[in-house]
Amino acid sequence: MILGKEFFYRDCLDVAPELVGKILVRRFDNGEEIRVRITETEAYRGVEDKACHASKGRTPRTEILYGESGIIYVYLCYGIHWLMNVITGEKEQPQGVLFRAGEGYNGPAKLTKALQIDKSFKYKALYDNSEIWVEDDGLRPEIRTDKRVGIDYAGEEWVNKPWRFIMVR
DNA sequence: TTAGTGATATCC
DNA sequence: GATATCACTAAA
Repeated sequence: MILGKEFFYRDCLDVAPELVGKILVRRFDNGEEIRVRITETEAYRGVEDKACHASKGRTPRTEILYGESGIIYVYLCYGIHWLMNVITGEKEQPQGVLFRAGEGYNGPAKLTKALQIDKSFKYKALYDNSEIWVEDDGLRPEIRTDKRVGIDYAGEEWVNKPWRFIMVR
């Protein structure tokens, strides 16, 4: 079953753990498909979340976070790495979920590299789309939560939020 | 532990 | 226009 728009139209703290264990499918121009089990996600929740890009205000860059749920937000990190997020929640509420790892791909940039995701995917939909989508194969994995990483600048209060979701098995 | 990399934001 | 920052990775 392919996840539809309504799946993403909820709070990121609901969406992020449910995305863990789902299958991310990428179809290339030549018809080839790559299927990757999502093993790790992180939630970024609104202007109050200092780790969320939108916390610094609405800018051309963060505009997308305020928009439609299920839209892909691709972000270039450290000049080298593309990180993939999906927008969740109500409109005007800037929140999203970062795809942090997939089976066989530990690390958000490795995932996007394997799937050949770059800035051209920004503003594309993660549902009802012939290039990339998420499928539910019925697996309900055991999930554990942990603190988010790589956001030391956000301050202890936000670093310590258990908003990272990891598949145990 | 450090270099590498470039888009963005925030200053002039 | 210039600079500082950054949700990372690979090599050592």
